[in-house]
Amino acid sequence: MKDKIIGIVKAAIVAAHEKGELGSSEFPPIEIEVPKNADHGDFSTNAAMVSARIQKMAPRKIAEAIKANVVDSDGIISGVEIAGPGFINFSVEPSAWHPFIKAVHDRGNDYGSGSIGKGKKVQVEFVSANPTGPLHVGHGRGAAVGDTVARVLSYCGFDVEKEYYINDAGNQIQTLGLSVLLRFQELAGHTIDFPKDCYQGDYIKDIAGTIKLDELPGDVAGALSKDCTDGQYDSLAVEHCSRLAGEVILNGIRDDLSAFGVDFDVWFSEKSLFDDGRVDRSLADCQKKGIVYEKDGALWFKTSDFKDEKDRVVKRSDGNTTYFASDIAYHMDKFERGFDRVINVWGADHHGYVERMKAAVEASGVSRDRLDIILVKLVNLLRAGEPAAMSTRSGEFVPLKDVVDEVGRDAARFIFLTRHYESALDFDLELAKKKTNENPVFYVQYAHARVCSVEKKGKDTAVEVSENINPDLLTEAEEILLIKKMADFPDVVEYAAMNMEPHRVTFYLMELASCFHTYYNKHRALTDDPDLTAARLYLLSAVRIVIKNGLELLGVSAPESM
RNA sequence: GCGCCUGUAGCUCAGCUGGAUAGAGCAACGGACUUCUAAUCCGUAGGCCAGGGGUUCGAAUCCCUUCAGGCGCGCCA
Repeated sequence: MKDKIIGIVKAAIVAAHEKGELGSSEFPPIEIEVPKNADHGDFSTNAAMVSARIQKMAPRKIAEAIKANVVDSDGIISGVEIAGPGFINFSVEPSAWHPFIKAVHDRGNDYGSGSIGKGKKVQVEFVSANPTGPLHVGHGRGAAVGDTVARVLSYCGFDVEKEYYINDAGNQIQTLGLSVLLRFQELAGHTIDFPKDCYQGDYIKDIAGTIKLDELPGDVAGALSKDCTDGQYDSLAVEHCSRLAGEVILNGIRDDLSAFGVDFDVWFSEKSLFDDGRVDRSLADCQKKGIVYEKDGALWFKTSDFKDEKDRVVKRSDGNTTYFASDIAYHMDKFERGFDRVINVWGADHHGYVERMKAAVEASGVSRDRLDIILVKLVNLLRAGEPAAMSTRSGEFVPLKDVVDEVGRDAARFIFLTRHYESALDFDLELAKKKTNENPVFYVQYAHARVCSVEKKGKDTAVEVSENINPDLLTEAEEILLIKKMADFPDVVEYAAMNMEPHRVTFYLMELASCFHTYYNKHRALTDDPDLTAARLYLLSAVRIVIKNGLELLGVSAPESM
């Protein structure tokens, strides 16, 4: 519809120019928008205002010329008005909206999908929490955002791969293994002064508790039982514990995410970058390019040449590479894998890392625009308006699993997506469980269930619903509004994809649900008139399809009854 | 100290690629269930878009600045 209006406007400008009413047939990019105020018609364009400079005429004069040359060959326009400083407002015949109902039905599950992605390869990397403890609510938000961005992009025709980067290298894993070893020794009766910099959570004790010496090879068992109260740790024992803990925790993370409806295509191991020499290779590559240099016995990356505030160490003077070095190799690898675009979803506390990462990417010869970094702000967990008591179990954070167990996956995901990712989110556990209008999840799901309920009842009436209904029976203002809203859906999805803003879809669904609830309360679908009933059922089925498609993008279920 | 982000109704937030009278939900107040699910709907009220400057036909939106809050500034990960 929008495209049609744009075409009409452009044709009118050309026609006006040919008649000499306009000085030029050129036009700057013309915007057509749906006015906020319904009095301003269905569509509005600022074409006259933005053309003022080129045409060297007053905007209202230009608008007059355009208006006079509007040719409406399809007969969809019911009115053209000039208003304000030079807006041209178009009103569309209500009947012109009717074909959209059929369009929804025809495309079904694909209604709203598109092809602007042109099959371009995009990678979305998200969560990527260190496998040193269970996921907490903050990770949950990142998971919901990342997963939905991936779904939306995929729906728009991008070839999307979801990836989890496992930080299984470096000394945090050593520390993890040591933590488990010490807890194990504690359980074995040794008196241990548990270090502060070890992982404090009870899950460490749980893992230590699963170790059964008699099931292990002799040398490992021996190493584990060796007393290390003197601070002498057997590397074999630590290594065993590291591997064990890493596995257990990663499996837990996998399960938590799966229960949250998030599945990854690739689980990428940082350790693998070392094992096959990719870190060394990428460093050597950087040296060849002259973008690293030595100073004070360490190796530095010239990130400051690429807008970062200072240079960064990639290899410490003790010979160990930094996390940054792994990340450079990792990102090289991503682009070598052929992704046109790489999207990283990070916690906002990593924002200081953005510039250096982009610098590194640019320094290695890849345009920085191909790396997008979404910074997701923190989650404040509340219970009935008060800060929720921190879980004792994991120490500092409330585990994602606890939240999902308590409020359900649908509510959790939906609420995580009710805000722009850049604003801090208050997540109220009590509110998430409420089954009222305060809780937006139920509001939208309820709309879906209501449609299903009407459809079910409709089946008993023996009215035949098909695309052969008479759309002209749908003349109520609320019906036209609903159709217009549904017609918006593809644009909303596309906008959400291009701007990586999944909350657009969430807000859209709340609006659509609102249009539906209003209509539902005012007009009955099941009437004495079979033709009218059929037409309304056909309309409502379309609404159901759109809600379902939208919820699917958010990873939220669309229940048929509630 | 430097950097990034945020500041919109009593509360929680949309709107920000400049457009017309700044929108929702909650809370408040008043209404609607013999009728397809009231987990809903309708109405009323509520605003110096943090403050100040600038850019222009036009600013919540762009620029500068002040204030307030969050976060980050390691040869940690």
